[in-house]
Amino acid sequence: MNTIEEIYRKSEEFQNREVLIAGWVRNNRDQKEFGFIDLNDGTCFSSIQVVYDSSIENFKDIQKYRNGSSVEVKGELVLTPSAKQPFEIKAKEITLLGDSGEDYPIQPKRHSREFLREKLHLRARTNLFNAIFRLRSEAAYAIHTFFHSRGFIYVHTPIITSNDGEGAGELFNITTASPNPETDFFGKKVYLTVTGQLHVEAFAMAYRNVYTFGPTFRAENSNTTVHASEFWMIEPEIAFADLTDEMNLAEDLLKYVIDYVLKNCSEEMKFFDAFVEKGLIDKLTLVLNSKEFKRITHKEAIDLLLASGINFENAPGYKKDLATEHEKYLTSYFKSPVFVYDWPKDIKAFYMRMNDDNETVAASDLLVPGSGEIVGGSQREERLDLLLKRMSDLHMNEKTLDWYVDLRRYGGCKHSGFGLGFERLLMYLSGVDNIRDVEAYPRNPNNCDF
RNA sequence: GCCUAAAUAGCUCAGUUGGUUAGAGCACCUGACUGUUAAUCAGGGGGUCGUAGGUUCGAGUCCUACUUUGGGCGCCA
Repeated sequence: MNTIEEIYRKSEEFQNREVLIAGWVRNNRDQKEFGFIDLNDGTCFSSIQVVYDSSIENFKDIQKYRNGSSVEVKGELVLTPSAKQPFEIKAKEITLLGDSGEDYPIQPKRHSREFLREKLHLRARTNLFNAIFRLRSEAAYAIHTFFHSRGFIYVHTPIITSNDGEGAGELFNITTASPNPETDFFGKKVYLTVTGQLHVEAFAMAYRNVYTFGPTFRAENSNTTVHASEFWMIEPEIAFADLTDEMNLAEDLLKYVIDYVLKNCSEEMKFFDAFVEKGLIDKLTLVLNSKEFKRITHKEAIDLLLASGINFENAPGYKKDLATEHEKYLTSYFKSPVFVYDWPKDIKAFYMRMNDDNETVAASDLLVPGSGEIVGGSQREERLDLLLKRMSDLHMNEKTLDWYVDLRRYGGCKHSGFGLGFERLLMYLSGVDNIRDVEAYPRNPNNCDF
């Protein structure tokens, strides 16, 4: 059996030779004595055109093969230089493997994303979603390749955890429905993880450079195009490294992934560029070739917003977080990804390293046009006394995180890391503007179908 | 969670000031067609107009509630 991918890749070798392929009918245009099937086997974005004529004994049946049916085709690959497509298969035999009913919902036309969200099991058969989920796979591979090439260790941090969040968001409880935690499965309250960071920090203190890449769960009642209840996150942690090293790493990673998908998903990227976001490839190429992403402190960002003369709905403030409208202004002002670093301590997590001014912490957010905050990172507080003071100021339970504090007791060192939202990265890379469309089976408040 | 808009055929939509039997394109079925490219052409079937109430001689159209979906905001990645 051949694949459409190898036929495209080695079309000269296959010329005038017999091939055997199997795939799904995307379109079937029949005429009196002949007809054309667009066949896609999933091995590449492109379909291949199969020509059949009345010399085939089951010609009358083939004419009625509907969209979505699976078929096997034996035939000869012939070049068609004067036609729209470079080559086609002149069929000798076409066998129906699996019929598709009259009510197959995917038609050879545009469908709304909303409609396709109700057909999660079928939408990968459309051009758009076929492109998205191949991009997703390739981008994941690129991320692993990037870290592996730099000697990072891939750590599988737990999905079930007793860490109660440390402020990263609302948690999903895990229970076997026992009335009280002590008699429940784990003998205590446990949750689905909201981050692998604390766990992976421990491994950074053994392997130096490590990362996690796995699912994450937030029980927040967020209803936006950039939030999901289940999403994937990449969290590297690097020892003997400060905030600048952390920003450099995030920038290198983003550029590596852009370069990889432009080279290895070129058909998909061209499709996104043509039908999803005009100018996408130029936008990414510009970022790829930029010398260094813009880096400004939180204070400088606020200065810029105040000087913009724009009457923001949320007034910018030196002690306040950036609102979505502020992020949009900053990314469109610089027309590129922007790091905002040195944030007011009160709006950031307890583990972030206090700067000498005692007002800000060594944290950085990477903002990108379209997807907003795509990376959140920081240098971690490695000084035992300062970490303990911060935890007690925030009335945190030291006991449950004693193991985390231990990392400062036994050979602590400066270290940094970040979290990259995988889906937000995919949105940025594809131009797709809803997180529900870059996850195979998206989960949101009141939505866990399939 | 807050704000806002929408829901009419399998899909995408039109439907006038409240007035006869609710339309179109695509999909599906039947047929035509010697190279199609979301093929084209002719014909056919397919609708309790999201649900429940209400106003009215009369409601797809107006009112109320609910449900679902889209978008914006907040929380974050």
